[in-house]
This record gives sequence, structure tokens and C-alpha cells, in this order.
Amino acid sequence: MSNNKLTKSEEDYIKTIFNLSEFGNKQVSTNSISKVLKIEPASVTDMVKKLSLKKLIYHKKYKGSQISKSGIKVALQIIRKHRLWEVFLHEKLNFKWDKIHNIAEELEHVSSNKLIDKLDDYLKYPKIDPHGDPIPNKLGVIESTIKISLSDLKIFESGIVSRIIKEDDHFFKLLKKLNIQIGTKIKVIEKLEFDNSLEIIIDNKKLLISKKIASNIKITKI
Amino acid sequence: MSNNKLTKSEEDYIKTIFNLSEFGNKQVSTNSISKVLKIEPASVTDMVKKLSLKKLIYHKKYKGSQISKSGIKVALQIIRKHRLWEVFLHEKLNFKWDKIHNIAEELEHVSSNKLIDKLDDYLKYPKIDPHGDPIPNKLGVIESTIKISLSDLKIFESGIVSRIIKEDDHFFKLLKKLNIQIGTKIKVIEKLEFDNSLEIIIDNKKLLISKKIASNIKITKI
DNA sequence: TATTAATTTTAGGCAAACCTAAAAATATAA
DNA sequence: TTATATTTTTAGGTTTGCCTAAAATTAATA
Repeated sequence: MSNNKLTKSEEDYIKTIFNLSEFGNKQVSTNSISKVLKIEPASVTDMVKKLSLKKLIYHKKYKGSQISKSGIKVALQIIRKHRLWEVFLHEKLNFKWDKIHNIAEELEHVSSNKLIDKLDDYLKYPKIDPHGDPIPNKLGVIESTIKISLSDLKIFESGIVSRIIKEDDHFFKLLKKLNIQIGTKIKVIEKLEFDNSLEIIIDNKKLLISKKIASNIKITKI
Repeated sequence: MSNNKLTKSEEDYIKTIFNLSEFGNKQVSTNSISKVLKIEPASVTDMVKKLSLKKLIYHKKYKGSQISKSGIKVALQIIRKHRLWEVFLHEKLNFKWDKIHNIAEELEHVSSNKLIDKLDDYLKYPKIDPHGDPIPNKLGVIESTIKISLSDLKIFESGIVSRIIKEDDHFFKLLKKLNIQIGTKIKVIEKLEFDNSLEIIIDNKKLLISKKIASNIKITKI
């Protein structure tokens, strides 16, 4: 049933195709894979044929690639590894959240399943990684996570910052001053009637932010 | 000065050559490398030429290979990674000491130096790994430890197991059956003239082990 | 010392994963 | 709808790291 161990390259392609496919629903173009992986389209065609032979994807000439069920399974395990390692790097080794991706990119290819299960246990089965992305469990199941605007969070609810909408240096600097970044845990404790400002808690510190700021921050509810 | 990043293969060769060289002192034969890595001698010749060009070793046709200063430096960093990961796997993830080698073999090739320094810090700068092997520090310096082979222990002397020389799953399993592991206290009570077998005591239980087994166990005299 | 044995190297090949250049198919726009 | 642009594939080539078979060198032994 299960195929042989995949190479690092094959794993990178599967992960990319999965990510581009929106959970397996969309056809993925050769060009889009090429752009993400920074590999020439001709090379992508080669690999896509190979993965097709292994039934990890379906590929029709000139029509793009669709990831298969077994492909999705593989992809979810790689993503699981990646995100668990990110939690480890961030929580245990104190790496900043913006430094962990590249290292996890290497660690995700270490093959032992026993290792990743023990790591999962050691980290106490985290549900989301430091960027707020959900971590598939051993079976590849992702607990549904809801991403909403911080301004839509209700009083006493918490979330992890997972995206900054306004991509603007001024705004970035402001957030830095407020100690808000991807991965930051935020709890809402008050919503002011006066102007809809939010009173929030970050690292046990209270803080007031405007509705405009809050609506430019996406969070994952926890 | 420092060359480009090495491939996994190159790293494996350097580590092997260093291990066979007794700290850089001995010439290493093509055949011995071939046997350790389970790669044909002809292929070893290829790689040895390549490493020679990179000045990581000196190679003279038909005469064997000698590791260079920069080769030793590289080797010690790989060994450092390997052994730190072994500590992590054993102490934090609760892997049994006889399961960690193969996983560490993969992890040692993850490139980030920042990662390994943070791991070192997280593990509180351990001096030895779970097999009793010393861990080089960031600069490649190994703190000296005095060890002798169990087979060289005299009658009525005792020691603590601090290293298993033969890194082989069969041998690890055998030792497990005999209740011998790193940290185990052993006393020699008899040396048989017949075949040099040793009669030893572990946990108040007498036990007979062959000279071959004993010579693959390093101990610290107490 | 001469012959045989073992070790090491050379020569030529192969698979994986990339590349460039050119051809084929599809999409877009006049 | 034809011409042009874009995307994708094919064809042929490179490098890395391995292989086998045969030749060259060194070591062992009779």
C-alpha cells in the first residue's frame, strides 16, 4: 500500500502542491509550483510525472496537477512535522517567531515517525504553531480553526495573531511598539462603547487599541 | 577561508574518516571507509579525491587518506551535533539509549549553527552523551576523560559503563538483555584462563561475558 | 624472489534532480 | 478568428554520488 520513503525533493513538491490546492480542491498549475519552489517549469514537469506514477497526484498534460488522497495524507504529515518543530524552536529554544521557518523546513524531512510522536507528546499536543497555523494530529486530522479579525473577538475570548492585514511600515512599527506580532497571544477583556476600542491583555499587561488597529489584525481563536 | 556548505554525503565521509583516524593521527584506508559506510571502494576513491580538493583531507594515491586540520574542525562540529541531539532524544523525549543513534544520524545534518548552540544551552551544556561519549564544545574542544576497556579491568576492580564502542543494533540488544547500559556499575570477580571470559557482578548478580563483549565496553574506573 | 592475493584506482554507466532551448498546446487580444 | 503571448512539455545536457568491471599498485606468501 504505502509507497517507499520519499526524497526531500518529492516531499517539497507534495507540500507545495497541497498548499496551492486549497486542501486538495484546486488544480495546481506547473507554473505556480515552479514559482514557489524556484525550480524551472521544465523540471517541475519531470517531477510531476514522477509523483503521478506514484499516485500521489493526478496529472493531465497541459491541464495541471491535482493532489490525490494519499498525496494529501503525505502532505499533512510533513506539515505536522514542520509545525511541531516550529513550536519546539519557539517555545523550548526561544527562537523568535520569524526565525523558525527555515530551520523547520530542514527538520520536517527527518523521517522517524516515532520521533515526531514523542516530540508531540513532549510539547503537550499543541493545536497551533507559533504563526497561528493549526497542527494536524497523528492521523492527519486538523481541528478546525477559525480565523477572524481581532475586532470580532468577543469579551474574554483569546486568540493568536496569525496575520497582519495592512502591509505598511508605519503599521508594522506601531505593532512592534505594542509588542504585537505573529504568534502573540491576545485576550480581549473590554470593548469600549465610546469608540469601539478594545482593551486587551498581552503578556499579563493591559493595553488599549483602536478598532481600526484591531480590524487589521487576524487571529486564530483558541 | 571556510568552504561552502557540505552535502550530507561529504559530512558522512568526513565523520567516518575522523573516527577511523584516531583523532587525526592515523592514515585511513579506502577499504576501511568503504566498510563503515557500506559504499564500494571505487566510489570512496571518487569522494576522497573530492574532499582532497577541498583540503579537508590529504590523499595520496594507493596510500590512504589523512584528515586535515580543517577536516577535523568540521568533523568535531558534526560529532557535536550528533551527540547533543542524542542527549535531547534521551533526556527530553525519553528515547531509550539504544534507539537514539539512527535518529541523531539524520539530525546531525541539519545545518543551522544557531540551532545547535540554542540546543546546547537548552540542555545545559552537557559534557557527555547518553553513550558516555564526550561532546565537543562550540569551539570543538573535548574535555579529556579517562576511560579503559572493561576487558582491561583487573580482578576485583570496579567501573561505571561510560561508552559502548560497537554501535550496532544487535550489540545494543544483547547489552540490554544483560542489563548493561551507560551508568551501570560493574565489578570483575574472575578472568577465565580458558578463553579470557570475564565473570562480573551487576546489581549483585553474577554474570559471564566473553572477552569480545568486554572489549567493546568502555568504563570509568571507580 | 616470484607468484598470488588484496587493495585501490580508472573507465564507463546509471538514476535523481536539476538546467536550457525549442516545440507544442492553450489562452488572450486585436 | 486569427495573431500573439503565455504556459507547458519534450529533448538533450550537467552534476552528484553511487555502481560494476577491469587495470594498476601494493602486500603477502611460497
